[in-house]
Amino acid sequence: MDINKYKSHDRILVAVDCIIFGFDGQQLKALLIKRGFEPEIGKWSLMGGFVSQDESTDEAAARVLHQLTGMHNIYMEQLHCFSDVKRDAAGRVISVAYFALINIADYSEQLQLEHEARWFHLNKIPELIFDHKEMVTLAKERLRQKVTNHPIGFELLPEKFTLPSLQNLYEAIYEEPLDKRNFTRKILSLGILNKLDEKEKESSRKGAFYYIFDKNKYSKLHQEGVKFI
Amino acid sequence: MDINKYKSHDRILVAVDCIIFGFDGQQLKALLIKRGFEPEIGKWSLMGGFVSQDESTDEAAARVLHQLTGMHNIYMEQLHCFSDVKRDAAGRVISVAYFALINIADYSEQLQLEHEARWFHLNKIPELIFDHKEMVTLAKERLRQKVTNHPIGFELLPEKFTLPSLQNLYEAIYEEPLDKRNFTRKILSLGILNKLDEKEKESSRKGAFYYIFDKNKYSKLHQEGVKFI
DNA sequence: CCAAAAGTGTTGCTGATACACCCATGC
DNA sequence: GCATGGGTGTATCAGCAACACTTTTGG
Repeated sequence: MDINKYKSHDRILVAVDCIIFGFDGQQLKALLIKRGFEPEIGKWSLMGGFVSQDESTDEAAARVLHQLTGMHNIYMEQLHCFSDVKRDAAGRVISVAYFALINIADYSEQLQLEHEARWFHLNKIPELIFDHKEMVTLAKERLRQKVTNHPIGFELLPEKFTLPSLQNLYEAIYEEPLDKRNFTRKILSLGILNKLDEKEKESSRKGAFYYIFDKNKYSKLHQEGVKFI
Repeated sequence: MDINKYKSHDRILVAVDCIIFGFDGQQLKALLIKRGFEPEIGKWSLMGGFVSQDESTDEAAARVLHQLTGMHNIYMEQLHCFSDVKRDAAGRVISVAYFALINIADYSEQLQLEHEARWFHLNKIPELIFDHKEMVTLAKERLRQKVTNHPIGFELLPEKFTLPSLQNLYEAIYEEPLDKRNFTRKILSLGILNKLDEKEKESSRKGAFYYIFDKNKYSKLHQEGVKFI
């Protein structure tokens, strides 16, 4: 590639930072790490990394996410590019923030220890370095907005989930209670969930039926989103 | 600033590209330029420029927009960061795309000539360099989505505008006709427009009353958006 | 038998849509 | 007086919100 054409222009360090959302059945959480290098070593931070010449920011974000979680094929979406000249105290770094949705149960305790990572309830995020708090806030808003019209909530749940747990998830995202009957009716009326015969018996005597999200039924519905809640 | 901490990482050229929307009373248009430098000189392109060490991408986008239009304080919003390794044939360049909304009547013919710029109807965008077509498509979608809940349509109109012209604008953005009575009722019911005594007489015998968008009334309404259409 | 969570219908209201005629004016 | 675009009201329908009791079962 002939880079000479542009050689008179400034080159800048580009990073990615990942807001990793997880749901434990009750609460919506974000995965943070204790930063392992200077500056700001030892402070809480989003997981991030620099973008190299030979990868896109999408690729860099997937790589960073894999480093922390060992996971591949995670739902991930670009959030925003943060570029204030002074956002990073140690030098000029532009950061492209991404948010990811993972099933918290799949996340390995082992990796958590290795990286000094911890899940934080979204209302109890500690002080974060640089502009990471702003990133988390924006990600939360975006998630809330997105989940209204797109079937991405399922990314936060196990493959088999119960209607009460799905409702808990939406309540956690919206931070407000929903009516059980209205919720059930609406979500089932979309015709995108398959009911199993099996029941989940951990969280109640009676037990709640498992459901599975049916991607095919969904994609037949609408190309451009459906009102979920 | 101590940039040494990060010195082992790659530095990358970062650019901004602007999708500039305008509305001529009937049609929604985008401003494109004939690219004045290699590579791809002479081809149609979005207006863009490189981000320097001492400016944010927001600042760079505002600068670039000012270069082309001579305008300041234009509505502008970050769209997406495009970062495919091969997106620019001449080298690795990451581009942060922005879209801007301007009142087309304010745009100087003079500058148009200087930059070999032209307004194109959104359904008649010519072949563009690199991934610029993709940027335009995404911007159009984002505008459509945004305008549903936020009062940004007014940025595309003169300060004084008529209800028919406002309706034309929404029809152009949605690419579908709206019912005049329903449109009028809904938009007036928001209580954010002030009717003037004056009439616009260019486009009809009868004349249509001018209205003005009242920012104060709007901001009292809701912090977080209202359903416009 | 009791505690705890799952499951299930109806009603009223609000907002969305569909639709047609008269008005004002310049020519 | 006629052609052009501006302005206005009503009826129907669909979707949303509010609301409480019965079922199941482990202990």
